[in-house]
Amino acid sequence: MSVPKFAQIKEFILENIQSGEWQENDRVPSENELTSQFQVSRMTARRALSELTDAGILTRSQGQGTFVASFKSQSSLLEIKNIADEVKARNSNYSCTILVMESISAIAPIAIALGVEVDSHVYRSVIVHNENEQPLQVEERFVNPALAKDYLQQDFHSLTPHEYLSQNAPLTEARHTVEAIMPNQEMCEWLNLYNEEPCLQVIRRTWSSQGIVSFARLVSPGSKYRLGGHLTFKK
Amino acid sequence: MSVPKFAQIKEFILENIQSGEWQENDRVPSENELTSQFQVSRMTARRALSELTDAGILTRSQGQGTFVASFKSQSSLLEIKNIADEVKARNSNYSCTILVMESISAIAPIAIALGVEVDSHVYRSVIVHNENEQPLQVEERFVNPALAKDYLQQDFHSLTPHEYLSQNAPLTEARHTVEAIMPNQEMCEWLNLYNEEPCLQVIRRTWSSQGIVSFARLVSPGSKYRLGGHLTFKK
DNA sequence: CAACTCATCTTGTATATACAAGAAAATTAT
DNA sequence: ATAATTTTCTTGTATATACAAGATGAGTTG
Repeated sequence: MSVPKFAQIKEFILENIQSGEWQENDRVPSENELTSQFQVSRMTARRALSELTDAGILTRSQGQGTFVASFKSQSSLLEIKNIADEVKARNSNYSCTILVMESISAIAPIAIALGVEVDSHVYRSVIVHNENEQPLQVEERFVNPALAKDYLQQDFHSLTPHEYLSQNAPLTEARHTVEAIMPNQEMCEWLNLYNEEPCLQVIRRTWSSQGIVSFARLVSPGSKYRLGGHLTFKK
Repeated sequence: MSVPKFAQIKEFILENIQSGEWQENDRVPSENELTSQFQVSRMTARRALSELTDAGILTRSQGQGTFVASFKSQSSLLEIKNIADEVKARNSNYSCTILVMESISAIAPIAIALGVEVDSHVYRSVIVHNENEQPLQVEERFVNPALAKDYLQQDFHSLTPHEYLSQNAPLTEARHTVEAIMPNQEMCEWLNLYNEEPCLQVIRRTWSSQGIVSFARLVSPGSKYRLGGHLTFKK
């Protein structure tokens, strides 16, 4: 047996999720439905669903069924995701200022990071995220236009770029680096920094099944922002 | 049935690991052994082992058996762990300089972070980790003496503090914060920084089942060190 | 109409069984 | 003694079966 049956069923489910066919909170086939679709025993179908549930990709509820998990519950480092939620969770006022929305010609490093040809057009946005009207983070983002045609037409006051992108091209992979930098003058203005101070910079590249979606640079003043991580061994 | 059998077996295994009874890479009972010990079917014993394996706590190998996983393979952010390995993986020369090894009286913030009484004695060490004889990271660590009596007698040239501690009091939980700071003068000297530059500071607190083990502060120059993270959705 | 009961669909737990395949030790043959 | 074979122990895959328990809607009863 080259590839086990339970693994085939897992792949089938993952493909449907990654293609966007099954969205967040959608119901996936029940154990009995998979049993007849794939001509396997219930225990085999169950194994596929259980393992994807343990991996955080599905959620199950006795009596109701099995559903595609929401991406929020994904993983530790990706908590660096939605700064709007983070601010609201602190009972602070969230707002954002959109500084740049444009289509530019990709110079070499950006083209390479996005996996497109040099001098081809890519989208660029610069957004300042505020907590109680004070700048907290600058988000500079370069987007592969092939995977998000309407990017420049979005209103990012109501929906963050990350939310928009993950709805249009379900992401399958993300890579981060975190470093400490000294902001340049432009960045100081954006962040309203009168005295120079070190900043935390997160670079994030995200992939979908069709390729690299976007490349973001998130810069926050060291005095106002820190990253948290938490690990438990047990359970 | 209040608590399922497979869950009881999982607890049994976890307790043995957390107590230090079963160390890294030790063998755990086979499916058949658990079957007779707990009077369950092989499938139930198997479920306990499989789920702990999926959780990264055990590793299994067909024909050989099931073993306690090494903590290296634990999780994404904990990769911030062993800087010695990181340097060696880059084919660079690793060395370290031990600056301080002492027993001090805990001032309030340190006592609170360690969960001990103010003015009680705690251990403190300061170590500089070098890559090719250049300072890469300063590790300042405060240790709860109740959980690591021989801490000051160790030779940390051969064994890192983290390795020593996790052998003596198996860790069950870790919490990190990452931030960007400007180093003070003492830190600049330790890191050999002539010009001020922003640094990445990681604060890590680690727990064992008996309480807070230690509290570490890891500082690296922004120009020489960055943190990496990687997330995959698939599989 | 409202409340209750019941049938049905869902996931959850547990067992007994069968065969496959990798690894290592014991046995046998050279 | 060494090499090849066999046995045994391990995990891996797959099925059929049984009963428990949560959720939901249909039908019955008051």
